[in-house]
Formats: sequence, C-alpha cells, structure tokens
Amino acid sequence: MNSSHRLDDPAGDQDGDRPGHRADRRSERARRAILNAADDLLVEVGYAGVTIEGIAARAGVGKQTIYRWWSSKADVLMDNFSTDARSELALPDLGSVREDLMTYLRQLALFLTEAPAGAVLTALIGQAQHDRAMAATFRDAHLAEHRERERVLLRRGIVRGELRADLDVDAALAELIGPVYYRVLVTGEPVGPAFTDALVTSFLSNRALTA
Amino acid sequence: MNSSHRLDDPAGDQDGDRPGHRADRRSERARRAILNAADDLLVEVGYAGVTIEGIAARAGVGKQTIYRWWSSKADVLMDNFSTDARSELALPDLGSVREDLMTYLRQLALFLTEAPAGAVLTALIGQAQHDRAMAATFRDAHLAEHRERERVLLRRGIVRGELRADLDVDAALAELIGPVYYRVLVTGEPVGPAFTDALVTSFLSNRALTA
Amino acid sequence: MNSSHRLDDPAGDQDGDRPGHRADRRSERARRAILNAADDLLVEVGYAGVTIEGIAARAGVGKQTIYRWWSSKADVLMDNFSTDARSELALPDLGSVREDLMTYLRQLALFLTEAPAGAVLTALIGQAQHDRAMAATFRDAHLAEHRERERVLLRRGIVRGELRADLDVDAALAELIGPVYYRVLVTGEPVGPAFTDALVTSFLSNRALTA
Amino acid sequence: MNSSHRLDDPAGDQDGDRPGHRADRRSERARRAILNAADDLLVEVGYAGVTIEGIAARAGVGKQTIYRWWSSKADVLMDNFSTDARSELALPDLGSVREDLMTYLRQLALFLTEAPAGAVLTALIGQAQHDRAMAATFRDAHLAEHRERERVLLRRGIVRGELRADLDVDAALAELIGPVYYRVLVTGEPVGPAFTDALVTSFLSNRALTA
DNA sequence: TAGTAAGCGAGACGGTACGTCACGTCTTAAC
DNA sequence: GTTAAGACGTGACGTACCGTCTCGCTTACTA
Repeated sequence: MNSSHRLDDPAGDQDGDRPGHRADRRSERARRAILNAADDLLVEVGYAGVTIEGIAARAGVGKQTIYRWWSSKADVLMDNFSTDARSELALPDLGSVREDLMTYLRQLALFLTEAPAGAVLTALIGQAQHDRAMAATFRDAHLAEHRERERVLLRRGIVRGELRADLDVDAALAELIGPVYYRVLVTGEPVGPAFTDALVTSFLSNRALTA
Repeated sequence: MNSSHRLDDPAGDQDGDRPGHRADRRSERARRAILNAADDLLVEVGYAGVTIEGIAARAGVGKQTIYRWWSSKADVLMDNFSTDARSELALPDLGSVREDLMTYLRQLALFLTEAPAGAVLTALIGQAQHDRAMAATFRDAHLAEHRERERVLLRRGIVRGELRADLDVDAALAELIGPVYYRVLVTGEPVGPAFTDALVTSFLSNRALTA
Repeated sequence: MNSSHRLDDPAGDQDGDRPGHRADRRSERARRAILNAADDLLVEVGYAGVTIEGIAARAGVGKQTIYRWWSSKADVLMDNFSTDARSELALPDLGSVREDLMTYLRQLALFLTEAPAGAVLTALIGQAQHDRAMAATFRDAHLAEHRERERVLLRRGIVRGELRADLDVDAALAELIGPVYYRVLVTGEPVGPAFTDALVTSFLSNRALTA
Repeated sequence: MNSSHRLDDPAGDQDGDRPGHRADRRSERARRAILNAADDLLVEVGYAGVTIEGIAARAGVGKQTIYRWWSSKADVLMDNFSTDARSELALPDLGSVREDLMTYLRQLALFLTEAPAGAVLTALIGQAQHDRAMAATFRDAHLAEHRERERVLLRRGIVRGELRADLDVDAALAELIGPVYYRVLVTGEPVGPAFTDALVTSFLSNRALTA
C-alpha cells in the first residue's frame, strides 16, 4: 500500500543494487510537494476536506503522480507521520522510570492535542476505523515502530531494577497510554499533566520494586 | 443535529398539544426501515461503503425522507446506537466493585470487538475524528448517557465502602476503560478477560479500602 | 442510444398513455441548454474540441445530466441534426424534376459547405467512420428520414411521367448525391452550381422520358 | 505534418537493422514495427481504439520514437496508406474505357469495404472531417497521387478516341467515384458489381463518342 | 365528506471528487 | 545521437453520491 521514499536520498544510499534493479526516476520535487500539500491541507480544511484533487492542485502536480506512488489520501498522510512523530516524540532518558514516564505522557498528550502531526495521527486512527486494510498497513508500517520505542521506556526501568523483570510490557503500556488516547479519541476531555502524572503514580505504586 | 423519534409511538403519546400544533404524520415504517438498513449496510459494506443513497434504496425509501429527519449517515447510525448499547451493555450489580468491574470490562471488550452495535460505535468514534461538530453531538447525545451509567458502577463501590469517597471517578474510568478502547481503536491487540481482569486488579490494589 | 424529446411539449401530446407510463420530469430547460451549447461549441472549437465537460460547463449543467439522456457527444449532436436539417433542406416542388433536382442539389451543396448544421452532419459522418454502433444509430435514426425525403423528389418525377416507373430510386440518388458528398468529404473541391447542375443534366439525359 | 521515411534507404536497402547497423541513424526496425503495429491495431480495435501508447507498446518502442518521426496516429496510418493503396488499386489497362472503368470501380468498392487498407482509408477520411490541418495534409500527400492515377484512366479513353477531348476529367471522376464513396461513407449500402457497372454504363451513355 | 396539506416514493438536477486513460514533453542509461 | 523506458503535468473520461428540488400519490385531519 505504501511507497518507498528517499530514492534520491544523498547520504546513506547503500542500496544493494540487486540484479534487475532499475534506476528509478521518481521526482523528489513532486514527492515533497505532495507530502507538504497534504499536511497543509489537513490543518487548513480537516481530514474530510482533504482530497486527492486538492493535494494535486496545491502541489502543482498531476493526480496520476499521486496515484502512481500512493493509494489514497490516508496513504499520503501516513507517509509524513512517522518522520514527524519521531522528532516530536523524542524518548526522554532522565534516569528514572517515574520521570521518564511522566515526561513522555505529558509530551504525548500535548502531541495528540496540539501538534499538527498529532492531528494527522488522530485522523489516521479515525480512518482506520473505516478501513481494515488501511488499519493493518498503518499498524505494521507506522505504529509498530512508534510502539517499539515506547517499550524501550519500560525496558530501561527493568534494566535499572526499578520494575520487575517479568512485567508484561504491552499490558503496562496499554495501562499507561490507553487512558490518554481514550480521552483524546473518545471523550474529548482535557489531558493535563495532573492526569498523566496520576497515571504514572498509580502504575508505579503497583509495579515499582523500590518505594 | 440528531432527531427525536417515536412520534407515532402508539403507547404513551402524551403530546403537549401546544396551540397551533398539528399532529405529525411521520411514518414509523420508514423510520424503522431506514435504521435497519443503515445497520445492515454498516455490517455488510463497512462505514465508508454506507451511503444515504444506499440506505434509501435498501429501505425502499426516498432520499428526502432520510434528509427530513437526519442530517447525515453518522446521524442515522447514532440513532440506533444508544438503544443497542443500553441493552447490550447492561450494568452488572453483583455485590462487589471487583466483580462488577470485571464483568463490565469483559462485556465492554466483547461489545467493542464482536457486537454489530460495537462496530457502529467504533465507526462513529472514527468519524468523530474527522468532524468536530459530529463529535460534539455524539458526545453530548450518546456518549454522555453511556458514561453516566459507567460512573454508577464506581459510585456504588463508594456507597458500599469499597472505594474512597474522594475518588476521582472520571479519572478512574479513564484508567479502567481507556486501555480497552486503546487496544480496540489503536493497536488492534486482542482484549481478553485476562487483560481486563488485570486492569481491575491493578486499579483496586491502589484504591480499595478493603484488602 | 438516442433520447426522446419534447416531453413537455404542450401541443400535440397525443401520447398513447400506455399503461405503466409515468410522467417524466426531465428538465426541458437543461435539454435545450445542452443542445445549444453543443452546437455552439462545434462551430467554435470543432468536433475534436467538443467535450462533454465543455458542453456541461457551457450549458450550466451537471455532466450526469448529459449522460442521463445521451450516450456521447455524437449522440448529443445527432439530436439537433434532424431538426436543423429538416428546416434547412426543405424539399423544392417546382413542377419539374429537372428544376427540383437542380434546386435541391444546390441547396445540399450549400448546406454541407456553409451551414452550421452541415458542419454537424459532416462531423457526424466522420465519427461514423470510427464507430460502427454510432454509425448504425445515425443511419437508422437520422439519415433514414432524410433519405426518404430525397426519394420523394424522384418519385414525384415518376408520378409526373418525367421518369421511368422502373427507375432504381436508390441507385439514382447515389448517382446524383454521391458526387456532392464525395467532393465535400473526400476531395474538398468546391461544389458550385455548375457542378451540381451538370449532375442533373447528365442524370436526366439517361433517364428522362421526355426530351 | 507528415514525415519522410526510409532514411536508411539509399538504394534498395532491404535491411532489417542487420548487425552492424549504425545506432545513430534512424532505426528501420522501429519504423517497420510501428507501422505494422498501427495497422494491426486499427483492424483489431478500430480507429478510436488506436493510441500512440498502444502502438508503442505493441511495437516494443518508446513513445518518443513515434513522436520523433510522426505527429499523430493519423500521420502514422497515412504513412502506410499510399503504399498499400498503390498495390491494391492497380490501374487496369484492358483496351477500353468501359472495361477499365468497370474493373476499377469494382476493385475500388472491394478495397473500401473489404481490404484492411480500405479501412485505413475510411478512418482517415473520417478523421479529416474533424481536423482541417490533417485533411489538407492527407489530400496533398496521399489522395492527390491516388487521384492522379484515376485521371489516367479517363485520359487513356480520350487518347483512344473513346471520350471527348474536352471532357471535364475531375467532374467525370466525381460522377463515377462519388457514388461509391457515398454508399461506403454515408449510407452504408452495399456496393456490388451491378451498382458500379451501372455507374459506368450511365456515364458512358452520355460521354462516349462511339456507340 | 370533501378539501387540503403533510409525508411519502421517486428520481432529476447542479455539483464535487473519484480513479483511469492517453496525451505530448521530458529525462535517463544503454548501445 | 537514437533508442526503450517511463515519470511528469494536463485534461477529459464516465461513475458515484452529495444535498436540494419538484413531482404525483396517499392518508388523516379539518372545515
């Protein structure tokens, strides 16, 4: 469903040059114009208002060029997401799980409610409810990486001896992160620091090895 | 945005009869056909495949009849939702918070992942990510009631002396219910009894007054 | 392929009212706007430049309204053709075959080379060379009538005793009319009165009963 | 508009791009593949279905190679036409105008209705109705030669003393050939030997010097 | 008990966007 | 310097639905 990128990536193109591999002449200019146009439009007119025609017009590009490399507007938006999320959701490493988790959850709440890339994320999650194939792609190609980075937070706590070695990391993540998404996606309630801090406190009061 | 129903409701029509008010001749037959057609279509072709034209055709109804009483396909689907959810998410009352919560969360997980009405709910939450006005209506007219019933579960625990009187009920609900929605809406991980039971256990180990 | 017209025709609606016949709510306004737009465009930009989108835009009409009643741009153009041709190619009746034929052929030559409706006709004949189905429709629904009127010219001559009763009317028409079309469609040579008069003279010198 | 060919054809170069061909000269292989592909496609999918992309794909050739040497699909098809027409419409020379004309008209009728090259011709005439520039090219570069050869038929009759010296040859050709084209292009009626023979008989009964 | 007005089914209408096709131009690498 | 390949911007295709708007029609209340 999704496309490969950065074909022209100057640094680090250690492409295997597999036999039968042809030079790809994809236009980097068009690729960037499309991704930017899509992001801009999402912010300006909302997900429902984003159209392939609109992206093409704004990017100064033919519709076919979009369809050649992406399968839908969701696919275009996914393309930017990981990059943006990676930079805006940097993993904290402050020396203790408590601080790391508190920092991360605060950051996540802000990301989801304030950042443009957060709006992309919630829109994509919304779309995933309507489209199983897109949901699968989204999880595999984008959320998985995101999630793996979150696991690291907890694993560091285990290594440090702050958390039990037999902790069910995925369940713990659901317990910590789930309430944040729940408020953002379902109830629309605010997700302030008090709320996220309390989640961490509650979590640690059960699992922390050290008082 | 939404509509009121059962205008033809045979029993209990104690209509206010304001001056100049004319009896309404809305067709109950059409109303039911539309709601059923919408639900059927959602299951058969998915949210994105549901269209007003499709509902009208399947229900044997003119499009105008739909637009006369509802504002969108989301509005039609919302109409069924509360009714269905009420009956399928009956509140347990088994004498202890632990059991009530465990039962309820298991039920909720099943509802969200297996029930047709659960599919309607996740579709509507998906749509809410793309449409702020619809999101507001949905929360006010449908989720609010749903949520109020969930609060009762915890309030009963307080009354029974199982939970502290100063418990932040909304935060507690987010902590219990959020992880379930998170898995359903975001990660797609299974949500089995072990997972939901653990959520209750974890929750109570922090808040329970009685060991 | 083609459509029926004048559904709203006030006078002369001696419609058989066959059982099951429903009143049609087709918009006469849209019908006329489309036909006029198509004719105008043909003159302004030529057949190849006429597009369904262009007709729709010029007529202030949705594309679907065109597709609902016609199958292609050729179908739209055919629709005007018979009406126009009927009025611009009035059959002369001057008392002698010689005069009738000379008048008619001069008229035909002018029609084909000068009249807007003549441009429609040659464009449609051109299209018929590329599209067998359209060719069949065109002949059955439009040329047939046209041609039948031409036969009348010769039949009147037979009735008057100016031509032999066993004249092969269709072959005679080909002999008279064919050269005119040939010059217009194939060679592009001018088709002046001297040319058409000579065709009549040549024809009659073989078939005329009366010197 | 049209192109010149056989750049490699100094004197009888019947090569098929033999090994050792110059890569910086026009490829005869490509030229032939393109012309053949175009002819094949015309027969298989009809004029409207022939596309430059289709020709390129079928010929195993880049689109640019077509555009480099021809200006349009009509131009490609014209290229084959004269060659084919020359060989399939050989001028008869049987000693008398009557026999020559009868033979030629029968041949022409068959060519137009049965031969692949005849289908090319009618398609080109059709296209000429939509495109004035192409029409001019077609007449100058292809029909003119064709037509000149037809004049020879009549001039031989004049030389032989069978036709009057002051015969208007072009008008006579229109009278003889026009009806054939008319039936093929316009009415779609069959054009059998009886019809064409009658044309010749009718023509000669007016112009023949010798009874 | 006849008239009348609302709701109904039907579906035409002006639109927007879809996803596809082919256009004619362009760039690249291979020979 | 031509070739096969194919990406590009452009623009039309024909389709699906949108939400609005009449059309008769049926029905049940009012006058």
